[in-house]
Amino acid sequence: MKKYTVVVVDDHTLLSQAIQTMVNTFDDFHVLYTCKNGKELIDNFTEQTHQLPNIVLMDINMPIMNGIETTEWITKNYPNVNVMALSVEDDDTTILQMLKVGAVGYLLKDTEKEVLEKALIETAQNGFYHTKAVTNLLMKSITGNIQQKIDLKEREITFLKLACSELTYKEIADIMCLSPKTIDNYRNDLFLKLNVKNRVGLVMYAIKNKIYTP
Amino acid sequence: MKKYTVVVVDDHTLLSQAIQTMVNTFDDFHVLYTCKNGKELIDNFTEQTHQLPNIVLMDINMPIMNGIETTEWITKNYPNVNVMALSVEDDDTTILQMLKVGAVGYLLKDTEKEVLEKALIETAQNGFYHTKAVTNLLMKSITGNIQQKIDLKEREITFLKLACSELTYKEIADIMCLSPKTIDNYRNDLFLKLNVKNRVGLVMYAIKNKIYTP
DNA sequence: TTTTGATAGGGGAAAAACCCCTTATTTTTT
DNA sequence: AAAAAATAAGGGGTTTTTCCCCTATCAAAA
Repeated sequence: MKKYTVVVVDDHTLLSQAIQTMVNTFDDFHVLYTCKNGKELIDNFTEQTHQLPNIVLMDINMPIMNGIETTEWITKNYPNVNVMALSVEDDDTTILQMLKVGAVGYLLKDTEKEVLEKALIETAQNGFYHTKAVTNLLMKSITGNIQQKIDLKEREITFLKLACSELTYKEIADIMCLSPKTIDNYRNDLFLKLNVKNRVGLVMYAIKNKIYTP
Repeated sequence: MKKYTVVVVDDHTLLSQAIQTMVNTFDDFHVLYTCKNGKELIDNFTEQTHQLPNIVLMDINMPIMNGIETTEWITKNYPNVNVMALSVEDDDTTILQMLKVGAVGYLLKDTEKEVLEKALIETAQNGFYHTKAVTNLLMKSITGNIQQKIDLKEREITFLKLACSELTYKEIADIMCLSPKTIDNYRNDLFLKLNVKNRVGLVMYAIKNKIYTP
């Protein structure tokens, strides 16, 4: 019987190795190699140093190139490779983002070993595997009561990051080479867009949406 | 040859199971069981449902009862059980806290499989294992150039949490049943103590030190 | 070609935040 | 029992933030 091939991408070596060991105990699967981040995976794919896997088990929070960007790249360039997200992140927008860029499933890191095996089998056979939680989320998203990601412009993001410091707006204006009055506009626009009332609100938004990492 | 026994404590089932699988591949070790949090481990210990392990591999961030509290309890009640911390947390104060309550080692989750095995062997034989990074940290801590945990009073913590909201200081004063002028004092005292310049600084301190979780 | 819209900036004012210095009162230490 | 420290609060400032309303420019759209 043919074995399906798997690649594990996670910045925590011990975890990727542990998952590798575990996946190798499954009958029909074996892990080709592991990567520490998205860039490493892409390098492996493009330079064809290894054979292409059937399935990629992908963490989301990674340095250098995160799971979402990497998944987007894979589904664009190697549509035959199935990406299964595997993360501690359980907030709705992250999961939806991941599915949007082409992940064929989303497992939380507190799933059981048996569920992982089942997910791998299903993905190998049907091309996808969705837990009940993810299916519910998809249902919610079509009924539309999920607040979609507000798209911020590049400069707004720059401003937001600087607002998470102890700089005054005047100092931020200097750094961004803008008049303090323009910064006023950025601030007020964001207050409306993000539905916050003051600078602490901006900071909290930036952190919750991973624009700024403390 | 006698096998050493291990218990894995981690709230992410998949990870604890994966580490269990990995540890079971090591010659002289086998995992007795896994726990999802500190409370579960303590229940297992006190009710003697299982045999006591030689080593506990302990995550730090867990719901219900975290790694630090749990380690403190173990070293107090079962000093023969060696607790090895295993976490993604890499900030100095957390590591020192963990060592202070009696952990015999601290591994980051991005260590190699071989290092974990070596750490387990050393711990089984010598009762401790410290990586170079941890040893350096201990050196730094005795030379004293490590900023020790500032101890905040109960009300200061309350204030700090409220400062992480969009409330004005006047509103915070009302909630805390204090005059706005007293809140001025709290604010200014904290500015000095925490070495920050404004409210955003307070917010960042609160988040970095897990006083407020976004 | 006018119209919209995105971007950058100005004036002025009120509110909030920030700063320093002083005064009671209570609690803790010596 | 006296001194010191901690707690709560006021007076009177300056600076920063927040808010509203208004103008100029440039580029894309109708």
